[in-house]
Amino acid sequence: MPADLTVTTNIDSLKKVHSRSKRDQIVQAAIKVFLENGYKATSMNRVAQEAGVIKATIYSHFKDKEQLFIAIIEELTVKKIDLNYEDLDPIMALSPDQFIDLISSKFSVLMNDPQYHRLFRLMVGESERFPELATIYVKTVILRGMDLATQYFDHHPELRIEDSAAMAHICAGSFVSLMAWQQVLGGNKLRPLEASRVKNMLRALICER
Amino acid sequence: MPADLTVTTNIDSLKKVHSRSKRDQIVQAAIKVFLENGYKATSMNRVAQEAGVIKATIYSHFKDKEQLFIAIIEELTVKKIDLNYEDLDPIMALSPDQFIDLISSKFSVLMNDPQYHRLFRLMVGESERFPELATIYVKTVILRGMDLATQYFDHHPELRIEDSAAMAHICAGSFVSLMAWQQVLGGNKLRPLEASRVKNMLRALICER
DNA sequence: GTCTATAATTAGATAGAC
DNA sequence: GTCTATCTAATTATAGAC
Repeated sequence: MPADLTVTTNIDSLKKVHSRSKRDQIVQAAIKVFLENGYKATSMNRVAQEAGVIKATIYSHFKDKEQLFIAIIEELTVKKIDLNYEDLDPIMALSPDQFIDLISSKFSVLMNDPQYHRLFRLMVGESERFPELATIYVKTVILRGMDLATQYFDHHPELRIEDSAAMAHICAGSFVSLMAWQQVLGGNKLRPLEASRVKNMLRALICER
Repeated sequence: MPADLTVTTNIDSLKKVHSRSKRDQIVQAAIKVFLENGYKATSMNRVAQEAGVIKATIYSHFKDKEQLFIAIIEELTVKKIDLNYEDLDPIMALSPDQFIDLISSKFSVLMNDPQYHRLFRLMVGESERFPELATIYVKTVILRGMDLATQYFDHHPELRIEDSAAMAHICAGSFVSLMAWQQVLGGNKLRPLEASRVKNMLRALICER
């Protein structure tokens, strides 16, 4: 094995590392480990191993474990899930049928995304230890979706919805709680309930009045 | 200080302890500490301190931390929350208005019980580490409530509910998810939504068709 | 069953060389 | 910024006296 080639490679990788990516490596590894194990059960050693760096490197990027955790939660909410509806008009123009289909399909994605189930476990599980993070989640994810649905019902007086915000909550809450007890808590193995049945029931409640 | 008196007292307390209560002391202390801190962040030292016993005593009653955790979850679900509706007839005889009031009042208790919020955090947060416990929770708590509501809608064809189970889920899920994002995640500080608004909206959806 | 004492491991975090 | 090596504190769990 040629020794100088090995040395060159090592120098190369060391140089490249400085460019930018080490921090991203750490964040991506931390996302994986925190989502799998929760806050307390995640060790900095495990994150370092997963990121392919040494533990001290993490501490040169993040003050402590708590700051690293805050960083990955913001990455997962503000930067990723954050729902930005710039163009509201096409959504407001949907028929009630189409609108129910839209939010149903949005939630179907979450229903089938194990990583989102883990984020849900993490947010709920750590909401007492990190109330500020729960607040970020409520603002960037929950209220955005709620606002959209509320506006839709406001724009459709022909549906005779007495309380748009309450109706928005019932729609969103029905899907979220379905994901919670079916996927997160494993109820689908005991008594499966299809999202389509919830969708059709909601449609009937809203449209057939 | 009279030495023999002290000895007598020690013997007394030792004898009394055998009677029964030490295990209960441990379980009650463990419930408090686990609910406050979650599984991983709970130390056996802390439980022992809270129970007023020494750590080794816990290990003489429970094989390890995991078995203690399983014991307290069963205490909190099977033995406590377990909903036993022996007499279904009076419930089935309720008017839709009264029935909505009933389940709304049931959930209002949970909405205002911080200990239940902590149990919710714990169940969801640890549902990947302890899927069997999540299953117990689904069986003893969720499915019981769901079955009751499903039966009610089955007994009331005049409501023209096409899918009783889906409707039961929408009712229960609306209240549970309300508790989740308002109380557990702290959304009530950002945008309060009263349970009564959800109740009234549900009533309108069910009754005014 | 209960306590004292301790073993064995692992955690978060840092000092210092480069 | 990165790595080697290490410190300190806390953890789960147990052995042995009573």
